[in-house]
Amino acid sequence: MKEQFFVHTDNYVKFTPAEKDLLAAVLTFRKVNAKTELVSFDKRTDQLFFLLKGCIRKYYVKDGEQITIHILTENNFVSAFDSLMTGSPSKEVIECLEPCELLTLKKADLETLYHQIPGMNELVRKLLEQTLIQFQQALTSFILDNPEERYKKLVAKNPGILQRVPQHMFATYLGITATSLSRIRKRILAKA
Amino acid sequence: MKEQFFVHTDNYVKFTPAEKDLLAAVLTFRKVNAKTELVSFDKRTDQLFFLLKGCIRKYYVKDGEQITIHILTENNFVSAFDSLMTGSPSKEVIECLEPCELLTLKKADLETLYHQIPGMNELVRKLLEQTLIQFQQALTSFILDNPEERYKKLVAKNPGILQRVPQHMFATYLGITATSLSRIRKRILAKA
DNA sequence: GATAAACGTTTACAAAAGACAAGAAATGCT
DNA sequence: AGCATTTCTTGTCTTTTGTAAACGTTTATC
Repeated sequence: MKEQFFVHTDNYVKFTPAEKDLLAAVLTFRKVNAKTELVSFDKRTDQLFFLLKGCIRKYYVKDGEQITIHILTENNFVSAFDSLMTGSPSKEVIECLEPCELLTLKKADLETLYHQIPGMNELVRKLLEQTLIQFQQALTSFILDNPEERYKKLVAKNPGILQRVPQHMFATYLGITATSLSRIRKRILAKA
Repeated sequence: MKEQFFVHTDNYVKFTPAEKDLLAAVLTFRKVNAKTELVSFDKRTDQLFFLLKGCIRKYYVKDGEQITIHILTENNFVSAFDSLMTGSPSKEVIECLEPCELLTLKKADLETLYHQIPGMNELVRKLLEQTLIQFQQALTSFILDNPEERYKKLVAKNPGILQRVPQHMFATYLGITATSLSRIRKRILAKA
C-alpha cells in the first residue's frame, strides 16, 4: 500500500530507492473503523496522516455544535496542523466518516527525514504550496460568494462527495445551517 | 535595507554570508507611492515582494465592487500566489495603501536559488507553514464566527491597523458591507 | 483656502438566514 | 424484519444583513 503513497509523491519529487526505503520505514499502515477519531478534542497530536482509502472530516465544536471545517478523500495528507506545529492541544477533531486506510508519519520522524533526505524540504514545500492555493481559494470563496454559490462550486468540484457525507456536515462547512442548505437545494432544483 | 530582510529570515534559517550575498544579489529595492498597483487585474506576475515599510492590501473585483481579501504591514511577504504559481493572469489586485518600500524577488531567481542554496527549500517550507496556519485561522474564523466576532478578533490582533486602513475596506474583508460594519461598531460601543 | 472627492454614519425597506418545532424519509443495527 | 436513530424537509417567526439614498465630516488637491 505504500506504492500508492509514492505514486503521489512522485508528482512532486523523485526519490531514489534508498530514500524511499528510509521513508517507508517510518510510515505505519493503519486500518480503522468509521467514526474513529484520529485526533480528539483538546488532545495533542504528534503525527500526520496520508489517506489511502476512505473519507475524513475535521470539525470544531462551538456552542455544543459540530462545525465541519474540512472534508477529505483518498490521496491527501491530513493533520491537525496547528497542534502538530505548535504542540498545543488540538481544537479540531479529525474523524473518519467511513472505514479508512491510512499511513501515519510521526512528526519526530519527519524532522529526522529533513536531515536524511535532501528532497524532503522540497516535497513538503511543494505540498504546502498546493495546500495554500486550496486554502486561498476556499477563503476567497467565503469572502466573495454567498452560500448558494459556495454550494454550487463544491458540487462542481467534488460531485462524488455528496453521496458520502451527510448534508448537515456540508451545511456547517458552508457556514450555514442544515435548514438553510435544504432550502438552497430546493431553490436550485426549482430552477433546473 | 536588506539587513531588515535577513533579520526576518534568520528566524527560520541561518544562511552563511556567501548565501546571503547570493540572495541579496537578486533582491531589488523599490520605493513606490501610495495607490501603486504591484499586481494589476488580469496581468501575470513573476515576482514576489517583501514589505519593508508601508501597508498593502489585496482585493478582488466582484460586480464592480472591490472586495478586500488581505491586508498586510511591514516584514511580510506578499504575492499573487495563484498567478505566480500557475502562470495564469491574476484575479487579485495588490495595491499599496501608503508609500511603500519593498524588496522584489523574481520567480525565476527563486527557482535558481533553490538549487544554489540548500536551505532555501527549508526557508520557504517554514514560511509556508506559518502562512498556512494564518490562512487556516482566517478560514476557521469565517466558518465559526459571525461578523461581529471577526471584527473584534481583527482589532484585538492588529490594533494599529484600524488607523491605517479605511473602514469600508475592512468591511469587505470581513465579508460584510460598510453599512453593516458601522452598525456593529455602534453596537460594540453601546455595550462598552 | 476653496472645491471636489472620499469617508463614516444613519434611515427605511427588502431579502436572506437563523431558531425552533414538527413530521416524513432514509439508514443503521441486532 | 422491525425498531431506533439519523437525516432531510417544511412552516412560522425573528434577527441579521443588504440595498439605496441622504447627510455631515474629513481629507486631498490644485
